[in-house]
Amino acid sequence: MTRYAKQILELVNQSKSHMTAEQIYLELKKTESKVVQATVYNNLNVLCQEGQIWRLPMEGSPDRYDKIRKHDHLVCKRCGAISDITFDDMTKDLEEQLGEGIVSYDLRVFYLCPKCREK
Amino acid sequence: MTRYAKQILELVNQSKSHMTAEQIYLELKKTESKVVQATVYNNLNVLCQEGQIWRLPMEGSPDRYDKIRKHDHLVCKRCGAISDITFDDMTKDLEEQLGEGIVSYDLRVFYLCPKCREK
DNA sequence: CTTTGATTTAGAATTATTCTAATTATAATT
DNA sequence: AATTATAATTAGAATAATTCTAAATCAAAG
Repeated sequence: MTRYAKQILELVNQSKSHMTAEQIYLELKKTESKVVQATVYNNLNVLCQEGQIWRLPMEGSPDRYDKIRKHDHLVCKRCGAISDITFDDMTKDLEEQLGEGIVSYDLRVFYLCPKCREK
Repeated sequence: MTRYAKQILELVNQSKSHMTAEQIYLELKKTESKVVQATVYNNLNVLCQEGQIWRLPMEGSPDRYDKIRKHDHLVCKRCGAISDITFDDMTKDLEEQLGEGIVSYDLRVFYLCPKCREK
């Protein structure tokens, strides 16, 4: 586990927003002024492959990264704001229908956030 | 509803693969030789906004488009292959926790497809 | 130390997608 | 039908996110 990987993992784990690669890069740069975007992308990819963090591909905006899941996401269909929410874990139900071998799942619930609902 | 929009909607509705914009463009081009990618992107965006089709942002590959949902997706974590699967509809459960205002949801279950499991 | 292999860097390259402006088609109005 | 207005399409440039390549640096093992 390399120096940068460690810090990137920390950043993702600590943040409660859902950071983009760019945001992570900017944040990391505050302490590691020499770091470069490619390094952040490389490390994020490695961390995702290893299952240490979770990637959220988004509609029309850069991917976001999230701590390892035990929660779901509420996404505003209008402005794209994301918040965490926890529904009952579905792993068992899913396995009943599929047999073993489920790795994980991604549940996003789309709604209109309060701000957007006003309009 | 314009000429191209109609055909694009048809293509998405008929296909059981989950087509990318590029694939839709190539398919449409067979009958409409003058059509251009921007038109396909424009129309896909409009159709998505109107809720006539569904966009699936993917990890590291172009977005895919799908007929209006009444099904979920099974995604191979290794090769990315997508297949349809139907779990019980969760809308009611979700609304209980959230109140009204849910627009829709996107459930993807990650697993290792049979081919990838062999390795 | 020296060698070997992995990590990082810099910057070019690629890919998907959007934008801009000009053109064409469609619909609405005289 | 002719004219105007509105929307859709085209071509191609532009953008933005991400990946690639090659060289440079670092870290670990002998």
